[in-house]
Amino acid sequence: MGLSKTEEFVQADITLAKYAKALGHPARIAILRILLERNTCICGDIVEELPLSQSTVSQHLKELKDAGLIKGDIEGKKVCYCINENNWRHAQQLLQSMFVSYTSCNTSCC
Amino acid sequence: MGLSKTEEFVQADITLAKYAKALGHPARIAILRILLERNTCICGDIVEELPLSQSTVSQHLKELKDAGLIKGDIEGKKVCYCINENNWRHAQQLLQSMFVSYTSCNTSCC
DNA sequence: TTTTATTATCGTAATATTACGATTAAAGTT
DNA sequence: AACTTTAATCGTAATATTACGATAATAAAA
Repeated sequence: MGLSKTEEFVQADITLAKYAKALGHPARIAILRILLERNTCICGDIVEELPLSQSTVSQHLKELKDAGLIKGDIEGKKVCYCINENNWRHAQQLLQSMFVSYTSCNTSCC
Repeated sequence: MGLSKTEEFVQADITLAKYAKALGHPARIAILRILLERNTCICGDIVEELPLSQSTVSQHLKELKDAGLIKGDIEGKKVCYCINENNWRHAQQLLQSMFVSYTSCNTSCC
């Protein structure tokens, strides 16, 4: 359904899940790659690179912005997008520390 | 809606998004933490640690399994869960390489 | 064999997500 | 001022997700 119950979980897990959820769609990964590819802000031009309508891309951009992974500032007639450095590093660190905490299973049942 | 259109994106992005999506809920992060905490398989006991019903937890487990992040083998009366080592490392590598590809924005518009 | 324990699945309701076209909003351009 | 460009938002339909209780399925235990 989309009931949340997130209040029952620890904050770090909620934050990590929020970042991961934002990464959980190919279009948003593609948007991030465009932003990453050139290490500069992108003012427009994102819609043309994706097989989606302008409104849909705008919606995906909003989700990335809401999750904190990107920033978007108005720059005249266009809007200027780029990675949100602080949160990007934060997400990286949270994910990394979870992934790194894995050590091979020492039982053989799986 | 949940229209997909994933066929229009590159495979690596689709795979990465699939892993990220599975990580996109606090309950599933919590489940993974339980599996990571003890470096052994868990036969049962996962439901008791979460503030969710058995059926809901089972559903989350299924999603983690479908995404490939965990394995679950039948072990007598219980089911034995653990991290899927190969895919775990694959997800880690895909995420890591995306995050690492970021270098600070050299323009000042954002 | 009946009972018990454990997990998956079904049915379902509520909410969220994804996608689009149409419209709006805001700032340049003519 | 009227027009154009760019991006957000609205309205919407279709599908997915999340949650639960109830039921099924399976295997161990009695």
